[in-house]
Amino acid sequence: MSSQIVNLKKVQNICEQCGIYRLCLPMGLSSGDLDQLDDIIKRSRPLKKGEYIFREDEAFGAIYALRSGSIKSFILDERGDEHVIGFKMPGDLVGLSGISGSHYRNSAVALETSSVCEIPFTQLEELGKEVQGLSHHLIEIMSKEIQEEHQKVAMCSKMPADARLASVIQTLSQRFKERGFSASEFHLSMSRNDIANMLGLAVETISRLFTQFQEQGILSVDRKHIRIIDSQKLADLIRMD
Amino acid sequence: MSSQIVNLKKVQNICEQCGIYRLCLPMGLSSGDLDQLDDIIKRSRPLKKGEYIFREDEAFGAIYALRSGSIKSFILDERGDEHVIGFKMPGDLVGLSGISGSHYRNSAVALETSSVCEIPFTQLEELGKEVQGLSHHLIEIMSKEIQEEHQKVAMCSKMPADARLASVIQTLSQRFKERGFSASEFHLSMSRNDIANMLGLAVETISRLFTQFQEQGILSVDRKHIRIIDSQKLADLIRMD
DNA sequence: CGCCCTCTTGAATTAAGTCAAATAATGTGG
DNA sequence: CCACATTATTTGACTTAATTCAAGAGGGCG
Repeated sequence: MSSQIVNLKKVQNICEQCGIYRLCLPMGLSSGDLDQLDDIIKRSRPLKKGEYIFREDEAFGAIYALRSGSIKSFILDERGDEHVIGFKMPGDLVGLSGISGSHYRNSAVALETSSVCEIPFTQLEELGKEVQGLSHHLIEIMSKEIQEEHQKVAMCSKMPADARLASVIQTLSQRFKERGFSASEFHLSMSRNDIANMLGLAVETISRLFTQFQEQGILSVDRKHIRIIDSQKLADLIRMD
Repeated sequence: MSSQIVNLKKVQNICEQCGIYRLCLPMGLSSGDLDQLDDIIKRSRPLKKGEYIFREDEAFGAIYALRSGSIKSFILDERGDEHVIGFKMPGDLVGLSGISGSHYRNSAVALETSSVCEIPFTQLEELGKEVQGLSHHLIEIMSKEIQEEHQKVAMCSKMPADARLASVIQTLSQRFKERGFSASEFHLSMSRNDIANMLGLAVETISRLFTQFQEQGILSVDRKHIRIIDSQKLADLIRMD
């Protein structure tokens, strides 16, 4: 049956089926090149909330593309305390910091039911020699990550608490939008604690700020459901003293 | 004369002459491959203190390897305020965040008389297709930078002021050591202001901490000359509450 | 249904910032 | 090379943003 052939073709090009492949590593590859990339990518069963994609100090073998759900990335200090680096959304790659050295330099855990594509790194590099633009694209993604981390360093250390939280909300909003979701209304998959930790603030401060933002008519907050009421005020918070 | 031929060969392999090429992009390349890399690298006249290597939003064209001196990397916010990202030492690459997008995403300015190698990026990528390992090495360097930025984010947001400064001093010490300089005694090329800015602290706090570290017998501080008296205490500061 | 964990809220405390001012370096033009 | 202007650093006194401690409320999961 011709429908079978079509399906077979479809199965080969899972990336093209994937709603967010334009944000992901396959971006910019031709259909033929996608086939080759498809071949080396392993799709795993969905991860449940709390399951690890990889742990710090584990042997590095692959980078992972998040297909659905969300991931928390963090490192541990000498005392075993968690330091949240950031939250990943579909299309994002995790594990990039493990390429240098032979071990992952952070842990990645699912914040909700999530699925990832495993991209064995050695094979990816091999493929990079053949497929025009693949290495370049990986380098671009890494460049962007460096840039985003720079922003984070600058933001995190010098802004007051309210501006930091506003910035997190705004960034999440933008990222949801890029992925075709509502920019004004979304669900936080991470806990207040995770947000506080990432921003270097106390949980209580985050809690108070959510209340305050609500009183000021900036947000509507119901548990983990956020609605941005006044995005201008939100933006102003980030820019002002 | 044979000495002329030898000199000619030497001129071609400036990288091999460079004291820090093992920390830099050429690391791991064969002598022949180095020749090719040498060919595309432009060495410019030394930069004076305060001169820019590149500015934020300028068109991106090349990454730069610092050969001597030191560089401050920073971004500007909407109000035009500077946010120091970090300080670069010989062998470090700058401009990597400009690869994504076609503009530099930060500025880089010489903190003292410095010299850099300009590595046109398009040519570097071309060469990467021929020279085995070059792309991989660039990716490794970027991976390491991502990892270091993660450390910085974790550090910067959650440690008390004294631990942050201790961490900066310790990191500088390590980096001097890697470059063959004394780990225990060195010169700060950056101002107190730059350090404060990078750490998200007030200049006054940095000043007070230097005084305090001296009183506690951890450091000897004379203007910009630092001597680490008790590296154990310094390390303890970073790990303790 | 009830326990546990997350979140919220209030009150007291503190680390770090701001403001102010003196002192020390650095640079500039004559 | 000196005198003056400018900028960087230090120090003290006071203020404040955010933390810590304590306690209660709410939700979700077994």
